[in-house]
Amino acid sequence: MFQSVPGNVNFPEQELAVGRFWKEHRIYEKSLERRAGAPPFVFYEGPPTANGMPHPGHCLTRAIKDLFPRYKTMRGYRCERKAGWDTHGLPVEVEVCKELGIHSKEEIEAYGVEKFIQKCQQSVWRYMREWERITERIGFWVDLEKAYVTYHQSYVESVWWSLKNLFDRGLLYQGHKIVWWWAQGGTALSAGEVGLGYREVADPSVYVRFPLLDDAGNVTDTSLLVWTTTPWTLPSNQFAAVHPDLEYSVVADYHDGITSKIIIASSLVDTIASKIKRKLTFERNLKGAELIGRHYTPPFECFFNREHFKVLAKEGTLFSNLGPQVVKDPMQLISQLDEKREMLKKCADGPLPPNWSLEWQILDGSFVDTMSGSGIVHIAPAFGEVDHGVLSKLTMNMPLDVPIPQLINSVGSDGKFTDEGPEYCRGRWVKDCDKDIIRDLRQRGLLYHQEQYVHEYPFCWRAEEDPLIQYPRESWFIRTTEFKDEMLANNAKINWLPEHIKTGRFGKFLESNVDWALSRERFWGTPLPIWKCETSGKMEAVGSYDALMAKPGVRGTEYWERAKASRPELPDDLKVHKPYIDHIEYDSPFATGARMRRVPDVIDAWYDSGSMPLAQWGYPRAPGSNERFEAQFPADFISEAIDQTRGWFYSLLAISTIAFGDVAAGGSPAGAPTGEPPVATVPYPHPYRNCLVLGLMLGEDGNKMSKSKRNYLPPNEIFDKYGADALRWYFFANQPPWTAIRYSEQAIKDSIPEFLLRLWNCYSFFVIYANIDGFDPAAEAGGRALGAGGGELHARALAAAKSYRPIRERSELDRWILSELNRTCAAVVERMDDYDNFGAAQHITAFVDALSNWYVRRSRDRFWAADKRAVDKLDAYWTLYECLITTSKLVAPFVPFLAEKLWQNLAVAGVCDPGPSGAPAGLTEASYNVRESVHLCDYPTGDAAAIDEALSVRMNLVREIASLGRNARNAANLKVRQPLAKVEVVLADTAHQEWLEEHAELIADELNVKAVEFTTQGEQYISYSVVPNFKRLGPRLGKNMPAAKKQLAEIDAVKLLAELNSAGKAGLKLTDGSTIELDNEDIEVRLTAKDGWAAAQGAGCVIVLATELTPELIAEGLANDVVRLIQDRRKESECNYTDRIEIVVATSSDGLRQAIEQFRDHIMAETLAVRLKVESLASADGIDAKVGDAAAKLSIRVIH
RNA sequence: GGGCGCGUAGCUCAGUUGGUUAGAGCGCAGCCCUGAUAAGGCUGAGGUCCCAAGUUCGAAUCUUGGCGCGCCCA
Repeated sequence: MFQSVPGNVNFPEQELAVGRFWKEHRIYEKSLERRAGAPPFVFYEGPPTANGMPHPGHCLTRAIKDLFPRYKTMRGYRCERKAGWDTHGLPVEVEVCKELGIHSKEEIEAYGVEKFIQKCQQSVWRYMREWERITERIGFWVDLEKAYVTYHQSYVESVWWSLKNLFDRGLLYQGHKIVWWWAQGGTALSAGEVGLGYREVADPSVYVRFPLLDDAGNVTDTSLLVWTTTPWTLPSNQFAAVHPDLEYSVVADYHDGITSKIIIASSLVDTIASKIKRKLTFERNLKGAELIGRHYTPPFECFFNREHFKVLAKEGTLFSNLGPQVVKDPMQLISQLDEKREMLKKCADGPLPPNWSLEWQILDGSFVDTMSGSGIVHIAPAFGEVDHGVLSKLTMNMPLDVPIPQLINSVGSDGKFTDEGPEYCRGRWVKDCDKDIIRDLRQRGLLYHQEQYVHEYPFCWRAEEDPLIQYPRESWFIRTTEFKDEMLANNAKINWLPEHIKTGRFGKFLESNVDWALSRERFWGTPLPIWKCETSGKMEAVGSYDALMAKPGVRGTEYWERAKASRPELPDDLKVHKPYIDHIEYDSPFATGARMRRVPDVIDAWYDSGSMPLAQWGYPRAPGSNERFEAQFPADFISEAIDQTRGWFYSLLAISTIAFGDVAAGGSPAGAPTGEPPVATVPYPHPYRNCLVLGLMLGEDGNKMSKSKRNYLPPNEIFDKYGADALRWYFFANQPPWTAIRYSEQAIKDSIPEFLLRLWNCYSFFVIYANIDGFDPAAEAGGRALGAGGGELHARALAAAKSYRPIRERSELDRWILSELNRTCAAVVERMDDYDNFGAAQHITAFVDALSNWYVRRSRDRFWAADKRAVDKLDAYWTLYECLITTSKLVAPFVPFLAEKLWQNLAVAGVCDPGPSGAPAGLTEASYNVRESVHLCDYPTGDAAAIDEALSVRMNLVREIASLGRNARNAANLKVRQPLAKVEVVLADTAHQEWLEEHAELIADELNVKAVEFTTQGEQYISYSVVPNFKRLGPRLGKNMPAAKKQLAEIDAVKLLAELNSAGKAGLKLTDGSTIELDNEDIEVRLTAKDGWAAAQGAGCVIVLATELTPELIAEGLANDVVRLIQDRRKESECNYTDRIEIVVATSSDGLRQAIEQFRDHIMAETLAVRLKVESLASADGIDAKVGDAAAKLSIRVIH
């Protein structure tokens, strides 16, 4: 017995019960245990930052992350799913600051770093419960209890281990990073924060002359014209840049009696001439490349010394490593520089230019454009990322032991000019100095033109009046650029979905790789494990807390011990964090008596998450971590949204590539730092093989999801209203996962009737009638084990039942739906193996539609047959049962709750529960043995032997004929209840005619007609035309195609078809005289219904209705109406399906009276009536009804 | 400004190596069917497949150039 199915199903409520069932019965754990020895399918969880409430976009990620592991598990893999949480970083600090009502770093320090990071640690858990709840509610099976957490000591130590590896290999270095700097607050702002503060402002826009120098270091009469909107950066000018391929012009400008020459981009000559309202006389053109390497005089001499420059020029050693010290002792410097130049010559490609120097020369700037300005760009590397990139590029190939050119910077971190700035600027806020700088330049004749420039400029989002400036900060970098090619090689082997990510967004990002700025001058993060000698400045990295404790003369642990003693509840993990770790120092191995102290920085939280392949296991120190790491590396599958290209996707790839390299290519994996265990090595790709990149999810209005705009429904409300399966199906079945998805409450709602309910209705139908008829799979098996073969209830196991007949013996409809079922399974597996959930879902949808709207509908009579043991009836039960059982497995990864509900009733209750009357005789324990949960089953892959492609095509044709028939009825205004004498089906060809004739009854029944005739000779109703099969003939005919098309349209189609049908081929003479031979496949016949017939036409056939109605047919139509009305009454009276009734029809219409008498038996049988009385209208009670044109009253009474 | 992606019905989106009648769902209108049905079926209205040029016998599909939108980066 199956549990009866409630009339109105409540999916959300049902899902909660299923969730409880999973938990109580440890189904997830069992699904892993079942695959204990199976090949692994490795999944990595990209750790969410639980720093706010999850929204539907997060649900999408979590749903996809669940779908494929569930699928792979059912396919026989062991897929462990370890949860993870990203806990460090600025977002957490900001959250805590909000709570404390503070903002700047100084305020945090004033509050106390110790208290602050304790708060950060607590804050991380604030939303965790919500995230865990949603994870469970959406059915994302992941091990939350063993989640990795990035602030845990074992995690931090793994990260340290990998950083020490980098440090020992010389891959960590200190340099400058240009950041958006809030000078007043003394802190850098993240990109997100900067984005918040853009405002339109008018800045000064100045064109400044940079006079060119000749080879002797003398000023010439020609100047570069350079444009900038930040005059305050001019004192720190270090270079100028031109585009090598751009054309530049030397133009003469006559003004105030003086002729000067300037160089600007040729295309901007007119623009600039109009700005200054003077004529510029063209002198000559030159390519940007010709300018590169030439020197100029910078606008300020804060760092520049003209005399010294001349000395260098005279010596032929115009090469400088200029900082402020240059002017102090030129001779000493020159000798040093000579040495350096020799070294540089060795490492540079080709000979150096004769006057090669570093500062104040023109450099190659491929970023230069002529959209604005002059085509020549002022470069102040201290105050711009692009500018700084120019300097980096210049020094990139210099040997490590040559001091790289100093960054020229006359501004302090407080945003005020230092003593290195122009005298009148010193100690003043830079932006306030713009006017004075411009005045100075004008006085010295260097200002060429000045105007206002309106543009977007960022301000501090917390202090609206404070403009941000780009400013260099000391930072630690990873030399990722050295691994660019390796990363690209690794990337090339990754299977990206969609594919364009590989060479598109991600590939392009890798190609423009810059060294990873690792450090952050913040508080809550993994501390950079580098200790520095207070005397020598030499440094070393420490790989673990124990290693730190083992250092000679270690001191400072008492800070942690004291904190722990006063607050025992503090997690021990905090001891590897600031400020405790900062107090730990030890004896320097580099200088006697000196101490080693930690550098103050923490690291980028992306490095944390990118280290998860090793750090989630505490590799390499935690016991067993080596084995675990090796067994779970690399990942077969990861999936996140596209915003992770520069985030997690990159950090994983970069760390893995640098640490492990490519063994297969004989590459150079890291090798372990001394004393460490060996690192695991595998060929590319790693650490992930397949990466499914999800599109961003937008709100209902097409904008970004925003809590305040309320353009989405919070997940909890979605679950309560529609359920998790509805949301999941909406995600999986509506679009490929990588398209940007517009959140739509209606679409979520729609997945219920469109899919969930449709499947539910099939299931509900089956259970209702199976219970009525006592169809009980276990009893049918008569004591034999249905659970054979593992309790999967697949066809082989069901065959143990006596009444289960081989498929080939069943009716065509049964064979057809089973063929569709198996076809669907095969197609779904193929799609899912390609990570194409959308394609898979489409196949499933089509199958459920076929099951509901054709199989069940066409089979209803069989289920209602009076003889409960009729072979055909039992066939129908077994067929539908098998379809539903298999479908529940098929949909299990997609809609796990609904699938489980189906399985629990159809398989577990249906087979295992002996029912109220106890177990059928002879039933053994073994026969109860079915899988406890659908998620413990194997995924159905489709049985090729059950697939009948030809049947599929033919049944589709029948469905089309039925559809066209209804169409024709609709057009002729003849409702289906009115029987018709005949339809004629005119076919385009005879291919399926014979088969269709055998199924005329099905069509007759579906269309409610007495006869169906098939013909290909339908000239009476049809006009024929012939069109070429372009796909076939195109390659053969080429240019003759249009002529052939025209020819075919003009010839006698009937004659051609006759010829083709008799001879199998026909000749077609083309206009150019040549003849081509056509066969049946080369042409396509088009049928058009002629006017005046009740007809409908499809691609390959036309349906023509006989519309004449005889009195007999009309009477049957009336009888059908009566049946329908009585059925309605039964439903309204809430009769049970098996109730017998008594009917009274009252009418004064003779026609209706006669019709009822004529079809009395039919009416009574259809409505389960034991008595049918016909009375005169006057005396009767009952419901008023209209049958045909006749008025009637109708009443029914249940007989008990 | 650069990179990537997208542009198909009122809305949300499919559209398979290019093949000549471009589809689905929702919504709207009408009809039908219904003892599994908060279902289902049929029909209708609704399309310059963003624009232009090119390649081709043939372009929603390929190429180039525009335009618009989104994301990322500047």
